[in-house]
Amino acid sequence: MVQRGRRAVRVSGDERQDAILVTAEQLLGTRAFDDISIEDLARGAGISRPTFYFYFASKDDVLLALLDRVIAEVERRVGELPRDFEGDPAGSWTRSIGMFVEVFVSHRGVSIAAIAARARNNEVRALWSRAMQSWAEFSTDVILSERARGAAPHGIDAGDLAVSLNLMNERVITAALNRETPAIGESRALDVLSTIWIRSIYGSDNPSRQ
Amino acid sequence: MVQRGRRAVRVSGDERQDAILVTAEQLLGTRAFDDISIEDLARGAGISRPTFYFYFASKDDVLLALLDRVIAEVERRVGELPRDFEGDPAGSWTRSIGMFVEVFVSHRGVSIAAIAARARNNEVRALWSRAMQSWAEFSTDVILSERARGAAPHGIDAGDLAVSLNLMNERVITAALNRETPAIGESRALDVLSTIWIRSIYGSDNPSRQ
DNA sequence: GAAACAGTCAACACCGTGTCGAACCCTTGG
DNA sequence: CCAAGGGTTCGACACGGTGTTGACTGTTTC
Repeated sequence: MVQRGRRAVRVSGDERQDAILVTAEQLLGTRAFDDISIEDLARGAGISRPTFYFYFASKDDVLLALLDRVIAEVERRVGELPRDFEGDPAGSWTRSIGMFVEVFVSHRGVSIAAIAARARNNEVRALWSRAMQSWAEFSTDVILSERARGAAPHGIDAGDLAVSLNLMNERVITAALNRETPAIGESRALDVLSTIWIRSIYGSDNPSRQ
Repeated sequence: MVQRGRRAVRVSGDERQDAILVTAEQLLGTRAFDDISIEDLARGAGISRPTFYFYFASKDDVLLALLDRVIAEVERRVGELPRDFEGDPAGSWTRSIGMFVEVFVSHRGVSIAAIAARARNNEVRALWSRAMQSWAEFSTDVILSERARGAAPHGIDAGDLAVSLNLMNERVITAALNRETPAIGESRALDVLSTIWIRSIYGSDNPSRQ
């Protein structure tokens, strides 16, 4: 969209909406969500504060849209994941977990803000909750089929195990992204998480291949 | 402190301070920290809003004081814990984890609020961080001595393992307290967590007794 | 060319936080 | 006994962020 002569060409609504999202993700790279005001987002998108409300109902709404994109990316990549749990159980789990780590690391600001926003915002909570449930379900299914083929021991409920491990990943990754103390460095996280998943699912470091 | 005649006896500063803390913990049982205003705390303690500031610098300061008590309780009970990892490894870990679950369940509101407040408040973050570090250190030491006596396999760094497991506990317990979806019910959490700890520390469900 | 529509923003109302200064006790020592 | 001084209290204010309103400006459609 080029300016012609002196006259500014009117920018379309979609571009404005996008400009707000871009500004938000960018600002989230440098400061916390709470430290970004609607004024900041509006200014970044080249509009006034009231106009912001024409595009989003609230600041949380912007975060929700960003989170939606991140989750969509994860879902897409979950679908594309090569699955060979019978032939290479350890490698398959590691690849799955690695994908999560990659996506969240590449959207660090949004991930951190969204996970923190869960506590106060119902929609963010619901969105994240739905995603977690789908990941936990995926894990549960794999654990059950590993048990069915005799590769993994029975014992605790597979669903409970899957949920706990997924929650662990969420927390360990968040701690790494936030550079908390204590935390596992981003580079070592994948290795540690995989080991815990494999040991607690198979009861051993070397799950049998088919 | 009894009232004599018509005249109200002046209440001491310590009692006021305590009244604020009591009000806060009580209100946290019914609503989220963000939904409690300083006005609410002041009213609950029978004082005006400006007077609140005489006792605490901010709302977060109140939470910090409450969290401090909870952590102190955990530390005290960690010290009182019977330790017999060589004679009964599984039972010893389960008792440790069970203690954490108990304390956090019994201070549900404070725990949830404090863990959420970490994201925005440096002092809360530092306090929690120090506590987590001390628990992770305790876990690391036990893991190392279990490895030294040949009961647990080597492999990943003991510190990383301990940190991850502690972070998992934090998250799983928080999810249970918040009644999130997905989450493990408070009653089943202990069992699931213990199993994961034991499998990932010992690589088996039945760690050898000495 | 007028009606309908998308987009924009100055001005306003509101709410919660934090501050300030003037009071109001209650001791204490002269 | 009372005056001084510290501990305590709060009305009134300033501030910053959110969300709303209503009037205005271009743009499209028939």
